Amino acid sequence: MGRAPCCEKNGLKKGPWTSEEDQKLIDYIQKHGYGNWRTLPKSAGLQRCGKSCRLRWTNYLRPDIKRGRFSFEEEETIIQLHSILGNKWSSIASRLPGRTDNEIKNYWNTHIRKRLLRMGIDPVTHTRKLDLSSILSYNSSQINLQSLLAGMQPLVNYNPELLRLATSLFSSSSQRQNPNFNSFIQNIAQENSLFLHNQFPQLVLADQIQEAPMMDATTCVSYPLSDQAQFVESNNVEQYPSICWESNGNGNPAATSSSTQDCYVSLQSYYNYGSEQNLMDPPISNNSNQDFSFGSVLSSPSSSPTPLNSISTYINGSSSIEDEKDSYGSSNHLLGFEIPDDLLDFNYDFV
DNA sequence: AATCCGATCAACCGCGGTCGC
DNA sequence: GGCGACCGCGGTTGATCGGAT
Repeated sequence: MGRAPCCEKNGLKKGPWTSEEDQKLIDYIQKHGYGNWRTLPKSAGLQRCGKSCRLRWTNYLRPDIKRGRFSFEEEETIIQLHSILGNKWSSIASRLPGRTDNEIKNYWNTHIRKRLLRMGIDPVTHTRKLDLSSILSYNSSQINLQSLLAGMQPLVNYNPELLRLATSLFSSSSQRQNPNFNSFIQNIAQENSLFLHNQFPQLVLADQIQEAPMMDATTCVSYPLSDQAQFVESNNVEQYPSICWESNGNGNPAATSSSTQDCYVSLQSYYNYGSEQNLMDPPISNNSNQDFSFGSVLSSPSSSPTPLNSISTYINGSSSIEDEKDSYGSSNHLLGFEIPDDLLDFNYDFV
């Protein structure tokens, strides 16, 4: 014997709510509170199902709902949380007081998502759309990997975005056989043993590098928060979690807790990101056709070779979207890490 | 003025997990 | 323990609006 039916479908009104209906719902909830959505419509004198009433209340009539345009800080928070949580709109909404999951979802789909797409950023993975293997196959055996990787290592340590890149690079079967690359990964492993232990358990636990699971730029960038993940709040200032990687039990990494914002990529970097040279363009050469710039290879948003505090790099300096300018044109949101100058200027020669 | 088209967002739909009977 | 309603969530739809033609 289950519960009694929620409501009769027949005879119940659908579609837009009238102001009279709104007032009935508000009056009833103010007087009796909410809790039993099943019986509420009848008690309130509404020809609606409980589900419709709950939706109307939680998404529109609730007194603590903040209406109007999203602020820059809210938008940045959405992007940051989405990069970790994915389409967990309710979880994201819980970090944005006064905003509903429905409102955030709509805003994402109508504004942020399109903007990221215009910038060539995959709104699902938050990475530049890029086929790394095709770049590495660009005569990759001749790249001076030792120099390249030595320069990358300080960047990669403790930076999830670049760890993703590193794991993407590592997924290239040709690179797995490269001793320089293996050495690079092992060095990172010492600094990021937890992450790599879960990404490549064989790699960290074994004395020698063994076959690592194939990952590509898509699969290695999704790190769902575990249920146990906790956000830290302090003095009303939200602190977003840094990412500590733990296994979720099925071989995939799962992020957990902690504090600091260091691991996040700022909106400014997204915008600089959008101004980058097309990564599929032929490599830029300074002195010969066998050089390529480091900046043109990195796929991570946090790896922009452009000065990150430079407003002049804002979407090629020619954004046609006024609200983008309004929101970001004068903002200088720094990355949680710095790219050494010598690395930005470094050219990697083929051997 | 009429029509078209894209953007927006409130509301609905369907699914999965939870919980009461 | 099983059934089935409830609840919350994410995806999708469709009405509406404003700008362009």
